[in-house]
Amino acid sequence: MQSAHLREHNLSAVLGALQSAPSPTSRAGLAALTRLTKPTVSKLVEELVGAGLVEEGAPVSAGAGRPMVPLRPAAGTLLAIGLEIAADHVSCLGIDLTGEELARRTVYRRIADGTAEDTLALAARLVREVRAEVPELPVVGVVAAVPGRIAPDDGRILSAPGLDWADVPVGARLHELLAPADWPVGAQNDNRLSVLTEIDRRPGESFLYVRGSTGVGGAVVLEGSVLEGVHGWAGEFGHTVVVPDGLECRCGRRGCLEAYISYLSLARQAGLSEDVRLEDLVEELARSSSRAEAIGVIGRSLGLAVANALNVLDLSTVVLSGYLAPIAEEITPIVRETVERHALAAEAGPLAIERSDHLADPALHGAARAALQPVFDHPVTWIERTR
Amino acid sequence: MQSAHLREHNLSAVLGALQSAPSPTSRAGLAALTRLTKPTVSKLVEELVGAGLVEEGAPVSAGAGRPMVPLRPAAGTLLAIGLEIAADHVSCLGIDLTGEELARRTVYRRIADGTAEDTLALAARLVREVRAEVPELPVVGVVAAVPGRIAPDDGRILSAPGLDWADVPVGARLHELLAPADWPVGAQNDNRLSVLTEIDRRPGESFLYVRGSTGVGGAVVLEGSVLEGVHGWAGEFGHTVVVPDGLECRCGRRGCLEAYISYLSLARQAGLSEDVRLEDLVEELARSSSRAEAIGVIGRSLGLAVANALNVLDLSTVVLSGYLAPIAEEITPIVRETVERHALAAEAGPLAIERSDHLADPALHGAARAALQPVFDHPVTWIERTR
DNA sequence: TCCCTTAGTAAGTTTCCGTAACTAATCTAC
DNA sequence: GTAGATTAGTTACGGAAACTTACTAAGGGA
Repeated sequence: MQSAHLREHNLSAVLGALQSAPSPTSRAGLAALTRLTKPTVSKLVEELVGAGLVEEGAPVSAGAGRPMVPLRPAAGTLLAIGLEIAADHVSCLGIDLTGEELARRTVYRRIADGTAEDTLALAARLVREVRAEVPELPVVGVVAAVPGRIAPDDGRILSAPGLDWADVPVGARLHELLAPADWPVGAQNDNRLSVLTEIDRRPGESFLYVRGSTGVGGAVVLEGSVLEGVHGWAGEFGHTVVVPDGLECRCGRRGCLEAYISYLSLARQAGLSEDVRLEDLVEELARSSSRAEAIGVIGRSLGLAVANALNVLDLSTVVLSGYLAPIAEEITPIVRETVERHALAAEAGPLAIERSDHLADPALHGAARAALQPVFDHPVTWIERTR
Repeated sequence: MQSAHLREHNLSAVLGALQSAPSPTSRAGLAALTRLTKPTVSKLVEELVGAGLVEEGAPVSAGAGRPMVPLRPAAGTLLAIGLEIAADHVSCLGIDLTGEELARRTVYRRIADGTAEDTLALAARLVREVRAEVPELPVVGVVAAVPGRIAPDDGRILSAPGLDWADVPVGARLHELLAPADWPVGAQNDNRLSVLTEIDRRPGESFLYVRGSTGVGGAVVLEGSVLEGVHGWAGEFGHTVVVPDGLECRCGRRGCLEAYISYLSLARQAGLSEDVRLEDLVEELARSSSRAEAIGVIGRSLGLAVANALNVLDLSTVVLSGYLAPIAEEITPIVRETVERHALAAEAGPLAIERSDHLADPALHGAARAALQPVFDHPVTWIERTR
């Protein structure tokens, strides 16, 4: 490491500690968290405050001693923009360093009915509108959440069946549409972005994240960071085989988890249209005579896929999200029973199957959060830019 | 990071680059690899040479310009000791910084027939004998490879069915038996150590490593480092479920991969004793009328487990090792067909199924290699010790 | 033989962090 | 109410590491 990088590294460490700390923290607290000395932290904080990335609060007394000056990421100094392109809507969200929502736009529309170009033009319009609400703030970047497989390096969508898209260079095209603005624009899988909101709530933990939406996806989180994989879709285990040569899946294979427990499959099992609202679907499943059976299928399929994933990854926590969260209480006993029957990890200690707190639009928030990440990773860039 | 750690970091980077570089490298080459400047690398190398960790060769001319001074890890300056405790033997290997073998001892014995204490006493004796062959060298440490599940923090064996051991504190007990020597002693799963020899041959790559021995184990390698998992047994997918409620496995569950393709299961399928030698087993499988069937079962079971692991981990390379290596050519077509039928990664590009070069005793070499690791991670410790 | 190229070194400078000692501000005990 | 304890934060200084610039060393090719 070059010595110039040491400063960046430590600035990033201080800012990161500040963000992931549960409550406002003093310089002294940051020194303890980062294992740097107080004078060093003071200098780093001074720089961050000067650049407007950190702000001080009014001194707070906590028992004996001089009161601490609480520090927190500064509100309203930067704009990070998240996009969500889902099957039936496009949303855009602008947040600042604190994660506070600054502006939001949503347009409901069946995306598969239009062309990708139309949708990207709409998305670009929403981005410009959000940006126009806080025109004075510098923009960190734009990240789009898309339900499909994406090449992480260039933000090109390889396939997004729910949108009927294939081979769309979302990142590059959005960048063009947003010209003359020259913001970094990226695209990532919606499940992998959703997990970011969960990570914020479980800093440093390791867990398997399972999100049910039209399909079934997820992510692997190891000590607070998302596993990438060589193509950038590690953790996407909707296509884990749970029944060799079983039901046909929309991916063309047979016996995938998704063929059994995706939202679409469930709707089909309940005899409802694919556009059914979740509440109606759950209600219908609850009313129908096949409810117990459907819940059983979900629980056992999911349990088997999760057990195998836990075995390979050696994790002991699972977080259920998306449409799986509201039905978590019903399926958890069956999932738990199946996982404990199959998973080696069950021998080593208790297995946690938890429900994601049901935050609205986790993918959208995760996208904005991802757009913010460069500030935490490379604060020097933003310190120089504010000069 | 504290500034004092910067030097350690860079020393480690230089030494690591030197080790993983394919051929002897000059100071200038190291500067390019580590992105440090030439004067900085010169100073770091001077320190490493002074401590005897690196040695210079005779200048070599390569085209125009001043000839480079080739550098390489120094031979014969340190002793790292690896142990392998297998079902039928105990081996001990001493290597130096270059990986060169300095001494070796092996004793054949059915470990399950004796007590763990007896075996550990034998292991300690072999360690002392190996050490006695090169008494002048400082010992880095001892790492034991054990076929079982191990708590990585304290080297306690939770269970090793092949040895008939359970809850044996191998690391701590070996340390006691080796007193008054106060070397760091650790223990790790044999599969996870075997993969280290494969990593040395594929620096920086990501792959799934599958090793067939009495059981079936493996490891996940991401960009050159082994995935740990929360209990330290990530990648041990012998107990991936390939047939729900299928054959009973020795772990007590049903349908595990291991129940279908482990060495023991194969011997049983061929109607042979569990002690059969691999050559005989393969020959018998080849001769028997059930050969095609057995190969088919192995290929399909392994293929399914591998496909699911690849889906979750998003890898596109599999390395077959252990007893799977010699039969790799036979099973690869079936494994490939099965994996490509089930794995999402197959869509993204070619899927590599490769055979581990059949090095003898990979676990033993891996153990010695692991014992050496602290020198590469914390060279400062060893520089100070040679003063 | 001269020039070009590449390896490696030397001297001086900058940057960053740590140490030690200090000031600041509050609480507590008498 | 005041002294002392306690914790937060700053100042001044020193040292260590790495960078920049400029150099020497040593060989190849026209």
